[in-house]
Amino acid sequence: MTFDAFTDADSDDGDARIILHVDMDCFYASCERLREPELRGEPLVVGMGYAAGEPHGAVATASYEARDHGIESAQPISQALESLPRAAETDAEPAGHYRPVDLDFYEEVASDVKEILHDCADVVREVSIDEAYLDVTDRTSWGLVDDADGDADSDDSGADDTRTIAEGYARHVKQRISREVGVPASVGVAPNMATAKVASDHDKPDGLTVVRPAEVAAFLGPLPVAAIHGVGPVTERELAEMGIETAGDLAAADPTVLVDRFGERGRELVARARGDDDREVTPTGRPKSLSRESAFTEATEESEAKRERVSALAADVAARARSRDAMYQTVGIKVVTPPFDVNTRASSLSGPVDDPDLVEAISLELLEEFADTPVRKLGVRVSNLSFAAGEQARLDGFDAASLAAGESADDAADIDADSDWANPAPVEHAVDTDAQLTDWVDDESDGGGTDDAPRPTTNDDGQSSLGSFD
DNA sequence: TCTGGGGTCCTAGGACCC
DNA sequence: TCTGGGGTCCTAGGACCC
Repeated sequence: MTFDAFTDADSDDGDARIILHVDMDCFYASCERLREPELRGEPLVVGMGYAAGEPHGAVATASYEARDHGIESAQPISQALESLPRAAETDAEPAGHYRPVDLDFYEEVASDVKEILHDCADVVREVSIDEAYLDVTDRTSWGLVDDADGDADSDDSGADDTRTIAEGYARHVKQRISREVGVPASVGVAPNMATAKVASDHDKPDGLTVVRPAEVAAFLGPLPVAAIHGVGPVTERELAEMGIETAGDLAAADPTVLVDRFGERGRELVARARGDDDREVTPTGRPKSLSRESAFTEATEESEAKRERVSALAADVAARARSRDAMYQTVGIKVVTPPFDVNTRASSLSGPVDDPDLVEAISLELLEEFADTPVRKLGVRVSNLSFAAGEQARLDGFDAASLAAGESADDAADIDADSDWANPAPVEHAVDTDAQLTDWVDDESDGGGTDDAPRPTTNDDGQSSLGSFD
């Protein structure tokens, strides 16, 4: 029946959406080559937490030439250097070039790319600095080139008769990125996001893979399960134990069996493997959290070193939140202890704030628990974000104690009692909705406010009732 | 393979409310 | 005093992604 689908594909394909997944190839390396063209064709490693000439850090991106020498993403730089010494330090072959990550520059390049993407589609969802989904249903068609063209393709180089108009459109997007920005991209075209994602991965770098609606099952079936978005190493191993190795196996599996093992995620995975995905491409939303983390060269027990690191991270995160007009209601830390145990602690306030000192104070407070523990990595995060439209209302004289939501947990109450940030010390706070105000003032109230259109509360009423908390 | 940094979503359990 | 069911919010951890 797939054969039949081929011949009447036109009518079948008609209603299907047309989704592009655009994935920039080894993006950081491509950016470096943009400003250092000499690096083209050379093995190139871009390292995170890496400084020129040093062995620390990890591989963020490796060019394909570097990958040929066994360099993988996430690998320690020290290890990469063993298989691929610095070109500057050796005459031997092979040798590679190493550069530290320069996110600011990559973001500039990415914004040029995004401009093109937004020009090419009505809805664009950016999923990361180098990846986006486009819904181009209204811009192109699943129709075949020859049908739509009327006259045969002018370059008669045996255009195969299943080439779609959508393919031409995707090629156009790719070429614009290449021509106008100068970096390569791989593009997948399919009737839904999940399949488009797999398609863009199918032929890298500089690839273009089109999966027509009628071909989805045949395309996905033979691929290893790990090709499905959402199947990582852990799930892959568990699936293998169940005898499920290809996407086809997964597509044929009984969803209830997978739900037993993986929860609702299991059902989702079966659907993805079947190419069953009706998620709309929605525009990129606001971030849900902002965080900063950094690793010690080696695990440290020193309390002061940890506190200093946390203070710096807290200041960083708070500054970033402010620059994005984000207020936060939850502050948390991440503490990685040897061998590699990830611990997280968080504490919530009863209303959103923009207060760097508070971020630092809470982070340090949460860190206390790990004062005597060896730590290899620390992080600070703000979440529960809300975004003030325009400038924020400042309620002068409003006090942090009334914002600290300690009531829920005993230990949080202890923090309230003996920490600086919980004690009356006038700080500036921004408040974004009436709902929050009524929540604090009157427990019985269900907060009659709506949660849309947060508006600055500069009214005297709000201030006077809040003032009573002092 | 001893492991960098920035995110998302899901789940489980406890507190608390009605 | 014990019981029930439903709902929400919060914290912590895990898996995954780039």
